[in-house]
Amino acid sequence: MENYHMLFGAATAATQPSSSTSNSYNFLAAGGTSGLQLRDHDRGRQQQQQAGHNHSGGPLFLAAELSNSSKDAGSGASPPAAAAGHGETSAGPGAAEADRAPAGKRKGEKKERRPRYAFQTRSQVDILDDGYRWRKYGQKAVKNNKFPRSYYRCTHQGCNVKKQVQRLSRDEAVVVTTYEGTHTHPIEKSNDNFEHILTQMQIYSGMGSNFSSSSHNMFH
DNA sequence: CGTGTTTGACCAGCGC
DNA sequence: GCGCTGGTCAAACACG
Repeated sequence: MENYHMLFGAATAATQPSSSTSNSYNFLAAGGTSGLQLRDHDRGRQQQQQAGHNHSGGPLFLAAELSNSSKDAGSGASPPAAAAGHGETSAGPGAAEADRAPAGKRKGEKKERRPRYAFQTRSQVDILDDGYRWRKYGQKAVKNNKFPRSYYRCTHQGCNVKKQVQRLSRDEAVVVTTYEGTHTHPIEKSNDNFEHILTQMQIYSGMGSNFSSSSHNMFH
């Protein structure tokens, strides 16, 4: 279960990128940590200049693996225990009400951080149709960003993959999507465009922590 | 009626 | 220790 190397485990590599005509995606590999800033650093301009090329064709994708450095993950990551606990239906007979905290938060679990992957898309819509079903469970206004961050969870039973969607205040055409966890079920509906992306994403995530070197392979 | 969204409150981690 | 911020819960609500 700790196999979080691949973001979209169920992304069947059936689609051959070669035949796909939707080559309007640009993949950029951001080196590890805060290259892709989800916080309040202004260094994101560098990437936004790339985005500023504004090829009117398609969305621009910028993939990054968020490193779990203690600081960032500490404030950014949530206690996985809560997610895991609620991943299953709460109707379980063993769900003792005495066990749950009044506020529903569970503590005492060790903090185990899952790798998270983020990529930027230049798109009009916030939600990319990646083939999975997501249920929104929260929305929060974050600092230094006039757009709220939305929290989604995969609705598939037992699949506790989460994603965050946030639009950049600096460039409101850019949407940052952060995935956390791995789907434990096949994709629900095919999406050729996105499967193309997923294929690339697997290449990224499969490399572990540094995937900036093979980015030359991406652009075709 | 089932499913998904909205929204205010709560909680934990971190910095000061 | 306190306040801030991000992440999550869950009841109410909306929609097909």
